[in-house]
Amino acid sequence: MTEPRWLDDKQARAWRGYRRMRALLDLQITRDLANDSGLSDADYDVLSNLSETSPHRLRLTELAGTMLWSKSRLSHHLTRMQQRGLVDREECAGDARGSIIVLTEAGLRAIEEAAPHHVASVRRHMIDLLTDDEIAALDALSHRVITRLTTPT
Amino acid sequence: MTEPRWLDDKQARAWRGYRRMRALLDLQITRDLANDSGLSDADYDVLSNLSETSPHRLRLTELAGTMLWSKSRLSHHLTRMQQRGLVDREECAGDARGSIIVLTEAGLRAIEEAAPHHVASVRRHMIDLLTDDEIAALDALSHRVITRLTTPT
DNA sequence: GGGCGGTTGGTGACATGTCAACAACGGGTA
DNA sequence: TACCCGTTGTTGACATGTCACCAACCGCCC
Repeated sequence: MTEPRWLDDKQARAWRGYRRMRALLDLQITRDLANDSGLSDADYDVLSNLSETSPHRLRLTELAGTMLWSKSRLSHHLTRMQQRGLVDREECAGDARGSIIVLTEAGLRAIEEAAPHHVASVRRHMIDLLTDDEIAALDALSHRVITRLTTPT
Repeated sequence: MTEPRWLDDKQARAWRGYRRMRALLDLQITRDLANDSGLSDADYDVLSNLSETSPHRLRLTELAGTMLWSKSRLSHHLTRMQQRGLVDREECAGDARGSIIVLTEAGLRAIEEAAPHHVASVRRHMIDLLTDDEIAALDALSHRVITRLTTPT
């Protein structure tokens, strides 16, 4: 390997800042979510994704793809959420392998009660601290990074 | 609770973008790190923090504080890293409870070999995709969020 | 129809993180 | 000195995530 191009001061500060913000924000939002609603980040993500679909149901593979989770991880987690009554599994008409994940009544109530607290938490710890320009910059840069990471070379 | 202040379109886009970038970036950088150096994120963080101290050693509590890890988590992880010869534990002169974490020769070699690849990975997937203004914005906003989260009300 | 490669979701073994409890110790105080 | 209270690091039980593997299934081709 040739001489590595180390980060300059500004880049290093930004990268470390990003990493630290990421860690602290995660801890705080996870804590808020647990206190306010008794849900984990993972629970919230699953419920949120399900509640945003038309008939509140999704194929496991599709849900896993959207969430960037492995099918294995999702299957394990769903088993636990199913035991708590937040989701259910249905057979898939037309594909006997398939499993359709359904948001239950209790699951819907859970996400609807959690959402306002969660938004408040996100605002308090992040969004409301940013200027309009910063929101725009964050949006632009994050989508550029996403595009790069999801576009085959 | 009064009517929640939902995020507007721009805010929601930025928030979702941030979350997705965070997830994708994590996956990719973890993958690169494993492929290039056989280290996990956690390994790299521990080694990195240790290598940046003067005599390559830190009290467990101090290291845990810096990394925002629980002492328990760190202790468990150090046990595993110690078995791989990357770190070692020394008794603390002056405080018989204390445990001092030391970077071993092998640990130092590991981080020195990993660092160039890691920087390249960080550049490729994030830093080099950003304009100077975006770097500055990311730095500013992240440190504002950090300050808010680390300043007692 | 029968076979074949790829897909789907689940499972068990294992790696990792969380949480509560604990023994051992430090440092102030009377 | 003896006590008390907080700190330190470890541990075990448990929750969660990863990985390799598998049976069942799909769609396609012959």
